[in-house]
Amino acid sequence: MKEAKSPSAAPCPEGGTRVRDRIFRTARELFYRQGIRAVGVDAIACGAGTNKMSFYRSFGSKDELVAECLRAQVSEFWEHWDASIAPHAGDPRRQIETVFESSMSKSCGADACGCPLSNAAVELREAEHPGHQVIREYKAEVRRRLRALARDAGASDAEALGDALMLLLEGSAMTRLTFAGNGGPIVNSLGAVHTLLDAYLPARKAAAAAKAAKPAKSARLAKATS
Amino acid sequence: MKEAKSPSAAPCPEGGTRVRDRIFRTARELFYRQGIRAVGVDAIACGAGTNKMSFYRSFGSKDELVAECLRAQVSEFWEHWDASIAPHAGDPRRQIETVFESSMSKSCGADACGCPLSNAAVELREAEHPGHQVIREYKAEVRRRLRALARDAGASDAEALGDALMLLLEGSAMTRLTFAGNGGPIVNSLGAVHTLLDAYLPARKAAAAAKAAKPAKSARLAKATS
DNA sequence: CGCATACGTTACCGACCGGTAACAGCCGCG
DNA sequence: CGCGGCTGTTACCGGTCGGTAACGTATGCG
Repeated sequence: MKEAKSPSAAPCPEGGTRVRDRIFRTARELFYRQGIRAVGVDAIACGAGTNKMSFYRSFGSKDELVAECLRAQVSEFWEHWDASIAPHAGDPRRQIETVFESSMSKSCGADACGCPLSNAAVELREAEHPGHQVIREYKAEVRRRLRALARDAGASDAEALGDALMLLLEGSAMTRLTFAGNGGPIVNSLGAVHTLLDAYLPARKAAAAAKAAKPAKSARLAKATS
Repeated sequence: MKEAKSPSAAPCPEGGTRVRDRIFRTARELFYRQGIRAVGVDAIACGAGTNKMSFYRSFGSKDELVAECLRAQVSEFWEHWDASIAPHAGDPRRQIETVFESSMSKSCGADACGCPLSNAAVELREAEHPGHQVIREYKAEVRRRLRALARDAGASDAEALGDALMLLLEGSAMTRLTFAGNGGPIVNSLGAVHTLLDAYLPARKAAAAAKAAKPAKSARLAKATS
């Protein structure tokens, strides 16, 4: 609830030897790895090297902690999003590819467990949960940004392309939970993105002037897995 | 565990006034609507009009019930899958479209909550859960069948097309949970399927377009490739 | 020094969890 | 009739859940 402000105005550095920060990091990790409902506050406090009482001195309730973890995840994602598209300003197609690779590397990496926001959407079905709105707003913004990128890239149907990209993104994160390692359908998700881009975007790219479907996979995949 | 066979050889009709069947139906509904971990055996028994003791007379444990619900869901899905592609034998492209529409209508309909198997994959993270293997096998089979259909349709890269279709399918089910009603990205998922099919399949769409009055969206590729 | 912040510790609460024991009634069927 | 399945009912178990009270202590700072 209340923000614990140090009286000496210590600006709360990122390292965070403070109990609250340790609890926060531990909670995010446990929620992500084992699921939100599967982790109790006792396990969080114990994992953070403290006890339940210190937990409730820093957070009003478990639901509030969950919502705050989700908000932190959203901020982190947007940071990575902005950082990934910044070097390719003026090249929307490259931005789409980059943002897709960036998102995939976060949610579909070797030790990843999918998208923490999507997973939370499955676990938190009650509409009144404080984390529910965080998830909805985040997903709506993802959709909005993908559509905007598709429009900037000159897509023949920006809404359709943006939505298709979002479906691929969500599907990649989801299949990551079921298929072990990197052997699942995500090995072909970047190829699908390129195919969609080739289909919806004007063929202004001289390098990709070849046929849309066939040769795209092997070349792009080699680049992606490197 | 053991199949309760009526001594009078009543063949256990589908209606199921039996307690076990009522519990089973109630459990599937509650698990799907509210999530597996969010529903206790008390709520299931009470929702089925009975009590917890009768629950444990029919099912060994909650985890076993969960696994059995997932198995029933898998069987039901394959039934619909087979029934949906049967009328279009010999037209693999139409089969892909139909199976996609069928799956979407089950998991992304007005009152749907996504794919129950995918949702269970998020909720049941422990690998030793009896339902875990059911989910993995089902998803692996979905992938295998989609790739087979892509190969039958003569895709230039059957694995890539099949995987891309699967990602769209999973993404559609997942976004259904976050975006209310039919306003989410799933409105464009069928369009994405058609775009992918047009990109990966040989251009034999003249005959299909003439016969199928269904999609008005497959004309988009003409604009994209021109 | 005294005071406040931050944290650890122990014990506790009511509620619910999954799961069980014991008993009583109903009903079909020999 | 009596027997055996199926069901309803009540009570109970140990454990865990989210959450709280009370007390002790270390540190920092005026």
